[in-house]
Amino acid sequence: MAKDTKERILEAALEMFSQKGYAGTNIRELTASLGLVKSSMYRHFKSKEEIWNTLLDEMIAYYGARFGSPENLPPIPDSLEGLVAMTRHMTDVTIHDEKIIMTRKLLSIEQFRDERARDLATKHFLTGLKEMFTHIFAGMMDKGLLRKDDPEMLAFAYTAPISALIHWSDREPEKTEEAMAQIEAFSRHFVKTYGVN
Amino acid sequence: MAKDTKERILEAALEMFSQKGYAGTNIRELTASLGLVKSSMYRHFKSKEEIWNTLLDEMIAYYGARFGSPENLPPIPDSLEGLVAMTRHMTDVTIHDEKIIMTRKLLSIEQFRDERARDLATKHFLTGLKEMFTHIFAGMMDKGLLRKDDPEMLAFAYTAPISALIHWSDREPEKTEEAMAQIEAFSRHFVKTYGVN
DNA sequence: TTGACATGTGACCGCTCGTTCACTATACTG
DNA sequence: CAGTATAGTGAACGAGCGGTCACATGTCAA
Repeated sequence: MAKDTKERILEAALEMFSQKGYAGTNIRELTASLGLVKSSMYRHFKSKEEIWNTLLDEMIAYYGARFGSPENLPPIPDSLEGLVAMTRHMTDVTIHDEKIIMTRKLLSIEQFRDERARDLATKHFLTGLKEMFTHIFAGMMDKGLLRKDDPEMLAFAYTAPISALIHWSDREPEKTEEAMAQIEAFSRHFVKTYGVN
Repeated sequence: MAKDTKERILEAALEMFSQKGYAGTNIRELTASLGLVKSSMYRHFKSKEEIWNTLLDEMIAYYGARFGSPENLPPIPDSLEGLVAMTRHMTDVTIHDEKIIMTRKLLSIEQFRDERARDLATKHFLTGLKEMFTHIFAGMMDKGLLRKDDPEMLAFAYTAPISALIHWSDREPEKTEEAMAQIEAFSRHFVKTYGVN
């Protein structure tokens, strides 16, 4: 019946770990949510910890493919409104995608216990977006769309507040639309401050 | 022998909870770190959960006294350099104080499991500093030190990046001084952007 | 048809968890 | 000095944990 039980276990684990943490999750409940008994899990993973490690491997790979490779850097916007629109689109994806939300929650919970989670959290929450927007802002300065300034500093000043609002939305999902609106407002304020005309 | 065992239990609990989370902490290890056996804990708290609730009560009270009351709002700086200096001082305290560090970690870990932790996390990580600096920036605009703008938006744009760097320092304590330097650089960039002369 | 392999099951294992309790030692109080 | 409250102890508890294993079932190739 189960098409790919191993994959379903990983999905359920991501969900439970991101809610209760690794220590707060137990195998019985996890497998029961898939209509299995706990011993069945051991056909696919040799331990609870192996689930955790596999999950982290996948997250690292996914993150590397999505944000790490230079070939899928977003295009440099042609206008200030283009920057706002791109920001809106990226935010819309990352703030609503259940898997990405659960990944952020899991990293928040486990960042102080697991070294790989800690490293990934820093990339996810701090340096990843900053590097991407450093490239974007440098390009926009070249095009004369943004005032000449330190692109890395601007990228940090731009992405950190957006990340803070995304974290707020993770914590209080009923405020997601409000968070989106605040990100839009912040984005417009930013282009008003640093944009050229 | 023990001067105030109840207080020592709370301190040890804050330390362990902020490292391993509530579910990952066990009473035996906690009490052993104080030279007690586990049953002794039950002289002071009726359950593990009561420790957690007491800890949260204290955190809420501490936070309310420190950031909530209007009487101990910081004075409005008299110069742009004064804002940088005040920021440096506040950061220095909050980034090095072990108890405050552990509080932030604990809120990061438990924000998705406990409703009160969630609410406190939002105040701690997002709205608290923003409200304080909204007041400060409004005052500085009145004094003609900052360009006229939406003080709340500026406060958010100022405090969110600083918070992000403090979180980074929590995660990677060996980078604390680097985080301090980056906060200083960001602060100076901010006053260069929004300051009047 | 048979044998090999993958998948799922239920009973069971040893261990650790939070919690209880009778008991002891100590310190304060009338 | 006797009496009482307070703090700490070690043994024991029931429950739940992660993990193992002999066994049942289904699939598919030889």
